[in-house]
Amino acid sequence: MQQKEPPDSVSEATTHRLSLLLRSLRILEEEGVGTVSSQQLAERFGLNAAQIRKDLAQFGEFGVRGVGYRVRELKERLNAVMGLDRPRTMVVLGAGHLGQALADSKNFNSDGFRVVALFDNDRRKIGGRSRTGVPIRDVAELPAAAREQTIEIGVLAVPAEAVPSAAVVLRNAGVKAILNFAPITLAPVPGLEVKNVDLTLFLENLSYRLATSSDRPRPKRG
Amino acid sequence: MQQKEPPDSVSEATTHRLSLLLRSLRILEEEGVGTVSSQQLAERFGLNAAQIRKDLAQFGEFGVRGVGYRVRELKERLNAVMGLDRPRTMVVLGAGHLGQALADSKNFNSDGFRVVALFDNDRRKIGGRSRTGVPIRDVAELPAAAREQTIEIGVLAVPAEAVPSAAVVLRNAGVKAILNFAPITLAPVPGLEVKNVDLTLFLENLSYRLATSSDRPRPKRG
DNA sequence: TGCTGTGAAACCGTTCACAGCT
DNA sequence: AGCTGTGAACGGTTTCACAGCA
Repeated sequence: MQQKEPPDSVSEATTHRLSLLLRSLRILEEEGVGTVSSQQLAERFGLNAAQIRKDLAQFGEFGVRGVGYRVRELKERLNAVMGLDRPRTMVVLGAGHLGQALADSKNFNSDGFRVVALFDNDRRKIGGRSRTGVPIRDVAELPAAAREQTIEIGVLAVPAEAVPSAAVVLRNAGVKAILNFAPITLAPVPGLEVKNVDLTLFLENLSYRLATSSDRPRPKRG
Repeated sequence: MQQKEPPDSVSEATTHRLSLLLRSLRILEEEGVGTVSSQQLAERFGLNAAQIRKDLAQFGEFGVRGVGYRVRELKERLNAVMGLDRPRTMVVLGAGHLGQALADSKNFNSDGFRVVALFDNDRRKIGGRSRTGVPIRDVAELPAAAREQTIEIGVLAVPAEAVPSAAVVLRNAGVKAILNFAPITLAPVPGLEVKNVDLTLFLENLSYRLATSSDRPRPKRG
C-alpha cells in the first residue's frame, strides 16, 4: 500500500505495459468490477501476471495480499504515475491531411489530451478550420499562442525536411514534448521529450515478417 | 560476402535498426558515396558501429575487411532481406479522416508500398474517392477485390469496437498482414502478421516523461 | 488458503575487444 | 594499416518460485 519514488530509469517497455494495464482497468471499472488479481488481468487481457506485479513494484505497493487489486484505486494511482491526472494541451504543426486527421481524432482529444490549434505556413490554409473546428493558424503566431496558454506537446505532421526547424520553433515557444510523425529521426533535444513515430518503419516491419513468415513457423509478436 | 539464412528469431529492435540503416544508405547512394565504414555510418547518422555489424551478422557477411561496405550493394541486399524488393499491395479499412489521410500519404505509397483501395460500410462514403483518388468501396466487396488482385497488407483505421470483425474479414479475404491503428490490442491471429500501432500510447508515454522530467535529470530516449 | 511482492535464475540484447582478412 | 566479423563480458529485462501477509 506504500508509495515509492519512481526509480532513476523506468523502461519504455514498462510504461507501455502500464498504459495497457490502465486501459484494462478502465474497462473493468465500467463493468463495476471491484477487485481483480494479476492472474485474472493476465488471462482476460492477454498480459503476464508476474510482469504486472514487477512493473507495479517499481512505483510502490498497490495490492492486497490474498485478495488482489482494488480496481478503482489502482486505476487512479496509475493515472497519477503516468501523469494522466492533469490536462495536456497540444498543438499540431502541419495542417495537411494527416495533421488535420490527428487534430480531429478522438485519440488526441480524450483523457485530458486536447488539440487546441493547428499551425501551418500555407496561406491558403491559414485562417481556416479543421472539420471538427480546430483553427489553423500561421506558424509565425505560435510563440504568441504559447504565451497565451501553456502548450505542453507539439505534434509534427510536416514534411521530413521541415522537422529540424519545426523542432526549434516548438522549443523556443516553450513546448516541452514533441511527437514526430515525419519519416526522419528527430535527435534528442536538450530540455525536450522527443518521441519519433515513423509510420514507414511499421510497414517495413510487416514487410520483413511477410518475407520470412511464408517459409518458417510463426514467432509471437504484438 | 556470404549469405546466411535468417535465424529463427530476429528481434524487432534489429529490424527497426536495419530500416534506419537502409534509409541512411539511400541518402549515401544519392550522394554518390561508393563505400562506407560502420564507423562513418555511426557518426553521421547517430547509429552504433558495433551494433550495425552485429545486426548485419545475423543475415550474412556484407562488408570488405579493411575497406567497409559498398553502399549500393549493401542497400540492395538489405532491401532483399527486408522484403522491400517486391511491391506490396495494401488496402485501408475505415475511410474516416485518419484512414483517408493514411491512404493518401506519401509514406504509404512509396518504396513498393501502394494503397489500392479504401473500404467502409458508410453508404455516404462508398463510391467516392480520397483526395488523391483512392476509391472508397463497400467493405462487402473486399473478398471480391482480394480475388482480383492479391492484397498483402490491411490497414485498420476503424473504431476500436470494429477491429475484431474487421480482422476476420481481412483474414478471410486472404490478406496476410494487418497494421492496426485503433486503440485496442488486436491479438495475434494464426496465419496473420499483426502490428498494433496505438497512437494513444505514444501520447501517454510523453505524458509519463513529462510527469517525471520536471523533477529529475533527463534520460536518453529515441 | 490465496495472492502480492520480491529475491534469484534464466534469458536476451548490447558493448567490448580482438582475431583475421584485404 | 584498416575495418569487418565475432566470441566473450556485461547489463538489463523477463520468468520463476516462494516467503510473507491478509
